[in-house]
Amino acid sequence: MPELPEVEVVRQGLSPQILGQKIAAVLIREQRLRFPVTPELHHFILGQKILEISRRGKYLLFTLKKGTLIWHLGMSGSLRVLSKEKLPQKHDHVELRFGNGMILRFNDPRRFGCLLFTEEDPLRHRLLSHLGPEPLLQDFSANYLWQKSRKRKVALKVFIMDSKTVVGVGNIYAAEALFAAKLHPLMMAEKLSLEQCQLLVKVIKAILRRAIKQGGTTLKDFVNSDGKPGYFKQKLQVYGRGGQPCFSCQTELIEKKLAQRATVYCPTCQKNK
DNA sequence: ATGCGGACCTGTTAGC
DNA sequence: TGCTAACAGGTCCGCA
Repeated sequence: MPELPEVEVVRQGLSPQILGQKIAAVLIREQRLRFPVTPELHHFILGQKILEISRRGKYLLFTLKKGTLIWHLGMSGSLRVLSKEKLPQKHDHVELRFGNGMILRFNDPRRFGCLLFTEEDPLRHRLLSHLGPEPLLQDFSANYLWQKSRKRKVALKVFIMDSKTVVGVGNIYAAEALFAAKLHPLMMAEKLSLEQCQLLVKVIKAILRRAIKQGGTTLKDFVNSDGKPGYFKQKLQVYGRGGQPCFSCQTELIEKKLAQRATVYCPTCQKNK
C-alpha cells in the first residue's frame, strides 16, 4: 500500500494526536508479522511517552525516552487513531493505548509490516543502516545519482527503486517519475548522463512532494490515520494505465514485468533506452 | 560487489 | 456461479 508519501501522510496525521502521550497499554493480537513482535514489548515501552515521530524511508520511528519503535507498514498495513474503543477488525494485529484514551491500531492483512523495538540508535539498526539518502533532502542530488549509477548495469526503474540508491521510491512513483523525466524504465542506469540525473532527481522530488500534499495515493484501500483516502490517484499518468493512450501523445502505453513488478511506460515519450 | 529470483502473506479480480 | 491462477502499494535474503 504505502510508498513514501503515504507513510509521510500517516506520520503527519499521527503526530498531533499522540505526540507527548504516555503509552498505557500494549496489545499484541498477532505477533507473526514480517518479524515476530516481541511478546515482552510492554516491558520496554510501557509508561514511556512518544517524544517524536519521524520517518526514515518508509520506516516510521517512534522516539521514546529510552529506545525507539521501528514501524513499517509493509504492502498492506495501516495505522489508525481511534478516540474511542471499537471492536477490533480482522487483521488488527497490534495496538497501543495512551494515557488520554487514544488508541493506535495497526491493521495489516498481508503481514509484511513489522514492529521492532531498539534501545540503540535506530539509524544504526540493521534494517536502516544501509539505506540511501532521503529523496526530499539535499543529499539526494544529481551529482550523487550520477556517481551512484556509474557501472550499474541494472534497469533504471530497478535502480531507483533500490533503497540503497534512494529510499521511498516504490512501484507507483518510479513509473510516474520516469514518465515525467521521459526516461525509459529499461535503460541501463550506467547510461544516465548528468543532465538526465538532474532532471530525474528534480521530478522525483516534485512528484513525491505533490503526492504528500494530495494526501498520498489511494489505489484501493490506503487511508491516513483519520481513515481518509488520498487523492493523488487522479494525477497518475502511467501507473495502472497499461494499454490505454498516453495523455501526452496518445500512443498506447506498454505494460510489462520488470523484476516481478508491473512496469508501465510510453514507448514514444520514453525513448532513450 | 552486483544482479537476479524467491520468499514472506491475504484478499481481490480476471479468466476459464 | 464456481474454481483457479495471477496479481497487488515492500524489501530482505541467498545464490551465482
